[in-house]
Amino acid sequence: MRPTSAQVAKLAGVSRTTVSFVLNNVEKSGISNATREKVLAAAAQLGYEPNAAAQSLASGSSATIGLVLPDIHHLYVDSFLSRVVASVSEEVRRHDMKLLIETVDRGDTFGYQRLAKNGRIDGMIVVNPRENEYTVLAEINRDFMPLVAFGSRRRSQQTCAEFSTTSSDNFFNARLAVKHLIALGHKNIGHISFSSDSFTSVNSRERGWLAALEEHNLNARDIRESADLSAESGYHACLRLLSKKQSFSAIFAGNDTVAFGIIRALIDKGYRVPEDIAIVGYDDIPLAAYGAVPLTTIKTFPEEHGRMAVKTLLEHLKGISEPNHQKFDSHLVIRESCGARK
Amino acid sequence: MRPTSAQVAKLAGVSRTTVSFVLNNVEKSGISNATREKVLAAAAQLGYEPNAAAQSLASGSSATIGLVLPDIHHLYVDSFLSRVVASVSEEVRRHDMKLLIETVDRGDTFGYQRLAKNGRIDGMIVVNPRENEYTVLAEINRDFMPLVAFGSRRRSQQTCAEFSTTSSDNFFNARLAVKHLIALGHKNIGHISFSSDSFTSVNSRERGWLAALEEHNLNARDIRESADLSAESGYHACLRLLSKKQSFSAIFAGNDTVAFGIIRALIDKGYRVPEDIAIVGYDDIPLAAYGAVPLTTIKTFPEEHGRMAVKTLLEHLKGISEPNHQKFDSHLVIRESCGARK
DNA sequence: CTGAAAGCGCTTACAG
DNA sequence: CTGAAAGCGCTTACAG
Repeated sequence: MRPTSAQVAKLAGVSRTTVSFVLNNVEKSGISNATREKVLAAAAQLGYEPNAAAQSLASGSSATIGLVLPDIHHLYVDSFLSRVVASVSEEVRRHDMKLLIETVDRGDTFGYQRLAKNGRIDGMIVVNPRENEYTVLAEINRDFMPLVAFGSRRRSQQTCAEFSTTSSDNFFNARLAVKHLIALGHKNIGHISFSSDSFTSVNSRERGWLAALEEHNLNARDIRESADLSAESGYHACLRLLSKKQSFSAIFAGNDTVAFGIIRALIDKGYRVPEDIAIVGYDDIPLAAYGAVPLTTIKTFPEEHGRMAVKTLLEHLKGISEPNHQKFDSHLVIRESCGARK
Repeated sequence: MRPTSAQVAKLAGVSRTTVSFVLNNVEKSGISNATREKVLAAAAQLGYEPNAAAQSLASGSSATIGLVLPDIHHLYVDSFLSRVVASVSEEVRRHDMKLLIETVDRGDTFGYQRLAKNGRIDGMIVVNPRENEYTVLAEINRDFMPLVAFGSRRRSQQTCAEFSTTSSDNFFNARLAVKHLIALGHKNIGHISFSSDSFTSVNSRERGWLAALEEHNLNARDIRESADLSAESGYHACLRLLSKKQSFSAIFAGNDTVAFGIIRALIDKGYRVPEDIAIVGYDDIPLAAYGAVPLTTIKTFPEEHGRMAVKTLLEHLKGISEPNHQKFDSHLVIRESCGARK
C-alpha cells in the first residue's frame, strides 16, 4: 500500500542499502551525486515516507522522547504545566524528534519501567517527580535510557547525582517572597499550598515560607491551608483559613492560580487587597497582571526550563553521560497585591 | 539486553507463538490455563515488556493516536487547549493507547502526509483545522487513517461529510452572547477576536456577532479589533478600539483570556465594567469567575469534547467508517461583567 | 491445544 | 562507490 524502500530502490535502479544511505544522509557512504539525485527523485515521485516502526526496530532508536506528567489533572487548571508541554514540544520538534505524552499514576513503579522497556522512547523527561519515585528514576537512568527530572531537585545530594535535573530553587524563591512581605512589615503571614506536599516543589515552597518566618523569629506555623491547584480550591482554602479566626495580614500563595481564588475569597468577605491582607503568588502566569488585583509573584520561566530539559536530555542521548543539575533563576515581580506600591 | 519474547518462551517452555497469544489475550487460541500461568510467571520473572516497534511492524498498528495542534503557541497563553490536551491524553490512556503530540505548520500539507504515512499513529485528531487544510485532511481520512477534526465544522456540508468532526456551534453561541447584550439594551457592541480568522472557530464567532447585530438592525461593523490569544494582546486591542473614538457600550470578546486583558484596559482607562462598558467572553476558563469582574461568558466543555473526539476516532479504528458530526451544546453563564445582575 | 516458519520494512556490518 | 544478506522482535496464518 504505502510505498516501501524496496519500491524506491527499484524505481531508482539501486539497492535498498543505497536508498537508506541517501535518505539518512550517511556521510561515510560516499554515494555519488548522480545516484543521490535518482534516489531522491524516486522517493519524491512515490511520496515515500519511511516506516517508523521498521526504522526503530532495525536501528534500535525511536527518535521519540517521552514527557511524563505527574497527574494529568494539573493541565486542566494550571497554566504552568501547559507552558512546559508547549515548550518541550517545540524544542523536541526543532530537533526532528517526536513527543510522546505519558502519565504515570502516583507511585506506579511498574508504569515507569514499562515505559522504559517498551522501546517507544529513547529518553524521558519526568515533570515534578514525587519524593518516593527517585529510586525508580535512578534505576531507569542507569539501566535503560537517559532521564531528566524537571522541576525539582531533591535535598539529598547523593540521590540527586544519579540523574540530571533542571529546577528552579523553590525553597529559595518562596523564602524570598515571604521575606518581601516581612520587609513590608507583616508579622503574621499565612501560607496556602497549591497541592499535596508529596510533590517536591510544593514541599520546598512550604519549607521556604517557614524558613523565612524562622529567620525573623516569627511563628505562623498554624496559619496554613492546602489547596489543590485550582482557583476554586484556593477560594475555599482561604475561607477555611479565615474561619480559623487567627489573625494574619498576608498570605503567601503556593501558586498564582490559587492566589486568584484567595483574592476573590478575601474580596467576597469584605477584605481589601492589599490594604487589609497582602498576597504574594508564585509562577507569574500569563494572567497574573490581569486579575482583580495585579499580582505580586515569583516569576518562573517554564518555557526556558522546558527547552533546557530537552537539550540536556539530547546531550545524554548523544553520549554525554555525566548527570548535571541546571538551576533556573527566578525573581520577584512586584505589582499591587503585596502593597509595596501606592 | 531487555528480555525478548523468545526468552520468555524458553523459560516457560513454550513457543513464542504461545507467549504472544497469552500476552495479547487472543481469545480463539484456546491456551490452557496451566500454560497461561507458566507464561505469565515467566514474563513477570524476567520483567518482560514487548517491544513496541516490533509489535507495530508485525501487526501493522501502533496503538498510538496523534493529536495535531494548530500552533503550539496557543498552549502558552490560553487554557482551552491545555484542557483539550489533558482530556484527550486521559481518554487515550483509558483505552490503553499512547498519545503523540504533533504540530503542523500553517498549511504544511506535506507535514500532514508525512504524519499519516510514517506509521507512528493509527489515527489522528486535528484541533482547529484551518480553512485551507480540509482537502488534505479528507485525503488522509480516505487513503490512510481515520481522522477526527476537533472544534470546527465547515460550512460546506459536502466537504464536511468527508471526515468526522466534533464541534460546538461557534456561530450560534457567539450570536447568543451578543443577543444577550442586545437584550440588555446595548446598541453599539464591539468585537475583539482572539486570533486570525483563518481559524474556522475565530471566523464563526465573528460571523455570529455580526448576525446578531444584523437581526436587530444594528450596525457595529467597524467596532472591531483583533487580538492574538493572550490577555496582553486583548489589552492592546482594547486600547486601539478606544482610540478610535467610536462609541460603544459593550464588547463581545473572542475568548475569556482576551476578555481579561480588555477589562484591565478599560479599568486602567477609567471605565467601569459593566456600568460603563459591558463584556461577554467565550470559553468559561477556570479563572473566569476569579478576575477583576466575574466574567459572563459562553461555557464550553473542552474536556467532554476532547473525550468525544477520542471515542469517535476509536470507533473508526474499530471499523465504523461512516463520518459523523458531533455537536456540543454550550450555554451562557451569567456573572457580573455583562451587567445583567445588580 | 501448541509450534515452525514466514514476514512486517527498515539498518548495517560486510564483501567487493 | 554499491549490493546481498542477516537481523531487529514481534504477529499470524497454517499445519498438526
